[in-house]
Amino acid sequence: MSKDEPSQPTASAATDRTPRYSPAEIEPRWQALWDAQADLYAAEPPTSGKQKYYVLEMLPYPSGQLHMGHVRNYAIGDALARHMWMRGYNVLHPMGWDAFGLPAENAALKNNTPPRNWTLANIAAMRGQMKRLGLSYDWQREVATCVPDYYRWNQWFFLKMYQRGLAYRKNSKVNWCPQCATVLANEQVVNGCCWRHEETIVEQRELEQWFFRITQYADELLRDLDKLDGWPEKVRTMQRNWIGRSEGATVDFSVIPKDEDRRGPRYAPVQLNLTETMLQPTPDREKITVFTTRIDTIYGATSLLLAPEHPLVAQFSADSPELQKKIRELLEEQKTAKEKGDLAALAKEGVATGRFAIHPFTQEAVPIWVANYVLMDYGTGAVMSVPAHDERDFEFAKKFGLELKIVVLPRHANEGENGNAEPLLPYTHQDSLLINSGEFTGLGCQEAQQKMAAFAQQHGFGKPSTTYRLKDWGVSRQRYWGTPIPMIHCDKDGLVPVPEDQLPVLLPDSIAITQEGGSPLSRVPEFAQVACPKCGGMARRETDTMDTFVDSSWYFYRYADPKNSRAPFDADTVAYWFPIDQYIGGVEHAILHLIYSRFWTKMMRDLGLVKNDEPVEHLFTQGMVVKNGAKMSKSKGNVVSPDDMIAQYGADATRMYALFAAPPDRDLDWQEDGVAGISRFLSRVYRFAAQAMPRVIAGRSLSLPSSLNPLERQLMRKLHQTLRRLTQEFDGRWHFNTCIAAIMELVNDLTADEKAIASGAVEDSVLYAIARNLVLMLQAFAPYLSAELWQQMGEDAQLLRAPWPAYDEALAAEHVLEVPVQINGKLRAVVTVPAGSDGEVLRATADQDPKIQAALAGKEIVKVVLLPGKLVNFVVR
RNA sequence: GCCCGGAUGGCGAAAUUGGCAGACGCAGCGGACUUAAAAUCCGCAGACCUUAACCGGUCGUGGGGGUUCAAGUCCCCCUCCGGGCACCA
Repeated sequence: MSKDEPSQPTASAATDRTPRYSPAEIEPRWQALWDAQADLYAAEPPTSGKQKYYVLEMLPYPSGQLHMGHVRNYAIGDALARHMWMRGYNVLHPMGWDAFGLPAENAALKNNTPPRNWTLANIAAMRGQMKRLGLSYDWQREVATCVPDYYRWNQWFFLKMYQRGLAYRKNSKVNWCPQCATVLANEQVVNGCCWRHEETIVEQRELEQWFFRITQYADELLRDLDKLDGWPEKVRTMQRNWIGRSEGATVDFSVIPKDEDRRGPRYAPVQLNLTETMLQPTPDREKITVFTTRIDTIYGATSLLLAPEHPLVAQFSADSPELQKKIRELLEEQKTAKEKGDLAALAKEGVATGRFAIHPFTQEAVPIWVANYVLMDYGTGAVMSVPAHDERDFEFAKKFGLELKIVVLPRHANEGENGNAEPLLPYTHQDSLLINSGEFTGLGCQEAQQKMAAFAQQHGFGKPSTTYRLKDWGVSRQRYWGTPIPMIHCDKDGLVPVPEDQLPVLLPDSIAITQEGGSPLSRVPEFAQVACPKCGGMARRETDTMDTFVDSSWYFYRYADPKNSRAPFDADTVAYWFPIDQYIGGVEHAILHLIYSRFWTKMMRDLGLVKNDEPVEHLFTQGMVVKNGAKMSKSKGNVVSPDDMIAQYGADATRMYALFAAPPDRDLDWQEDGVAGISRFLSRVYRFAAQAMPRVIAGRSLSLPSSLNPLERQLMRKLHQTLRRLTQEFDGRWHFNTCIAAIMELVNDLTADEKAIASGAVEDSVLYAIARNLVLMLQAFAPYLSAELWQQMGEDAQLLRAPWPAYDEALAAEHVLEVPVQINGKLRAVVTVPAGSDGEVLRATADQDPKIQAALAGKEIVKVVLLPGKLVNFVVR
C-alpha cells in the first residue's frame, strides 16, 4: 500500500499556526468517549410517547472483516438514523450477527479452532471496526444468532410450527453440495451450482428432511406484495416471479388398459367405441392428471407427455428394456441440463410408450409419450401436448411427426369469414376464438378457460387449479454449527418434540470437526442419545440443524426486546416498533432472506405474536461497491480494506466518500483519490472553523441582527438553500452525494470570503448561526469531526439530539435572478432581473439587452415565450 | 427468449416539474508560497471552428426518428453494458 500518502499530520505540522485536521487524533478520542456511554444511542422505551423510527441495516455474517459493501450499507443507515434523531424521532438502530453457518466449520478445519471461538473472535473484531466507523448502534441490543439465548427461540418457533403442521418431515430429493457436504435450499442453488461454491455442481439425493410449509402462505405472500409500495418494484417483481403462481386447471386422462388397447394408425388419434364405463375414470383405471393454463386449447391436445420420473413411466415400460433404456437417457439429459442450469437449451427428445389415454373432451385416444422437457417437480409431472398452440409442443411435434390440430384462431383472421385463414403456428395468443372445439367452438379463450374447467369439474375429470413455483422451505442441514432441531426419534413413540421447558437444546461445545459426510452431531453420543420424553426409553435426538435463514427471518424482532427470557419478544413492545420503517441492504437478498422474513412474520401473526402482516415498510437496496468496474474479490485482487482507508484518511472521510461517490442505489466505483478529496474537504472545514472559532463562540450569546448586510445575506441564503436540499433529500430520494456537494458549495462560499469574514464583515452572531448549522448538517456524514467542532463551539447539548433546523424559504430565496434569453431555443443572453418580476419586466429587460437587440435586428418575431423567473424565448423568422 | 436497471467531459457524477447541459469532486494544466519539494491557497478547464488576442460561431447527454417555442428529461425504433428469471406447461 501507499506508504508515503499525504494527509497524515507530520511533526512539522505542529509548527503551523492553525491547527491541522487530524482524524487520527480526533476519532479515537471521541470513540473512547462514546464507547464509555452505553446508552448514547439507546432507543427510548415505547412509553416515551415519541414517534418511533426503526432503521435497520442487514446484519452481517461475522467473517472477521468488514468489506466496503458493509461500510456503504452502514453509512447510509447511519446517516438516516442520525438525521431522524435530529428530527425528534425515537430511533431504534440496532446491529447483530448472523453467526451460524458453514464458514465457521471450514475455519475450524483449517485452523483447528472451535467454530464458536472463531465466530466470537470475528464478532469482536468486526464490532471494533463498526465502532471505529462511528456507527450509531444501540449495542445494548446486540444479537448474535449463535448464542443459546437466541437460538432457543428458533427451536421454540420450530415446535410451534410443528404443532400447527407448518414444520414437517418428508422424504425428498434434495440439492446436495458435495463441497459443503450438506443440503441446499432451492434458493441456494444458482445455475445448478452451489451458491457458495460457484464451480460445484449440485447433486440430487434422497433424504428425510424437515420442511416449513411456506407454500401455505404462497397466495398471501404474493397478494401482499401489492401493499409493499415502499419496496423497489424490482424486488417485488423478483418475488412475484419466484412465487410463480399460475392459474389453470387440472384434467384427468384415463389410461386405456393394455388389453383394451385398440390402436389406429400409429400417431393419429383413433375414434374408439367407448362404453359408458370407459369414459368414467374409475379407481381401477389409471389416470394421468395434467396441469394446464390453457385448457381452452385442449381440443388441440394430440398427445400426453410424461416427465421421465413420472410414477406411471416405470409401469408403462416394465416389459420393454428398450423403452426403459431410452427413458433413462431422457432422464439423464434432463438431469445434466438441470445441473448445468441450461434446461431451456436442451434439445427436445422423447419416446412413445405405446400406450394411449382417452381425451376426456373428445373421447379420442391420444398417445402417451415421455419427454425430456417435462419436469416432475412442477405441476403434476405430466402435460397435454398442444402442438398448434404451444411453442415447445410445436417443436416437439414437428421433430417426431405428431399430429397438429388448430383449435384457436385470431379474432380478426384476415381472409375467409369462417375461420379458414390459418394462423402462423404455433399460435399462442389468447385474444382469440375457439374452433373445432365441440360445444365450446366460438368462445373467446378467456371464457372458454372458465367454462371448460367448470365442465371438467362437473363431469369429475378435472377442476380449476393453481400451481406455484415456490416450494416448501427445506430447513434441514447436516451440519454442526447451527440451531439443533428440537425433535426426538423414538422407536416406540415415533417423532417426539422436545418439551418446551427443556429448551434450549444446546449445541455441544466439544466436537471434532472432520471432513466426514453426514451430520457431525450424530457422532456425538452425549448429544444424540437421549431419553424419549414420552416413554423414557432410549431414543435418538434429531441431529440436523436449521438453515441459517431461519435465524435471519426474525432477528429484527428480537432487537425490540433482546433480553427477554420468557418469550422471543414482548408483543406490545414489538407492536410499538413494527413494522421496520426502513430496511437497508443489498439486492442479493431480494428473494431468499426477504421472502422468508415475510413468511415468518405471517406465521408469527397467525400464532398471535405480532399484529403486523409485513415486517418491513420501506426497503432500500443499495448498489454494489466495485473497483475498476469489477466486483471486489480476492481472486481479482481489487479488494479495498476499510481498515486501510480508516488508517489513511479517517472514518469520517471513508464513510463520507462512500456516500459522495454515487447515489446510494447505484453501483459505486471505489477510487482512493476520491477519499483523499473528501479528506481535503474535511480539512478545509476544520481549518475554517478553527480560524473562525473565537468569533463563533462570541456569537453564541448574541441574537441575529435585524437586518443583514449583503455578504451576510448571501451566506445565509446559501446556508438555507443547503438546509433545504438536505431536508428534501432525507425525506425523499436519499441522494446524499448531492447533499454533500451542497455542503461543499457552502463551505466554498465561506472560504472564498474567509478574509472578509475574518476582518469582521460578518457579525459574530451570523457566523455562529452558519457554523452551528454546518455542524448539524455534517453530523449525518462525518460524526467525529462534527462532534469535535460542536464541542469546540462550546455546545453542551447532545449533538445527536439537537433539533434539525427548519429552513427558511424566504431566506433561501434568491432576490436577483439570472434568466436565460433564447432566440429560437438557442441561448443568446442571460439577463438579471429582481425576483418576482413579472413577464413585462422580463420582456423589457430582454429587449434592452444589446446582444438580443443585435440578434433580433431585421427579424420578424413570431412568438415570445415568457416564463417569469425562468426564461424568455423569442421565436423569429 | 422474457422482465428490470443503466449509457452524460479524461474519470465519479449533477441537472428533483420539459426551460442556461456538465453543479460538486477526482485527475490535469497555470500561478502564488518555498532554496526546493510536499502540503496549502488562487485561477483555468466539454469538443471543434475562427482570431495575434479578445469577441464570436458550430456541434454536443449510446444511435436513428418524432412531439414541442424549447428534449439528457416525453413518444417510437435500434445498439451496447449490468442484474434477475427461463422448456414452469
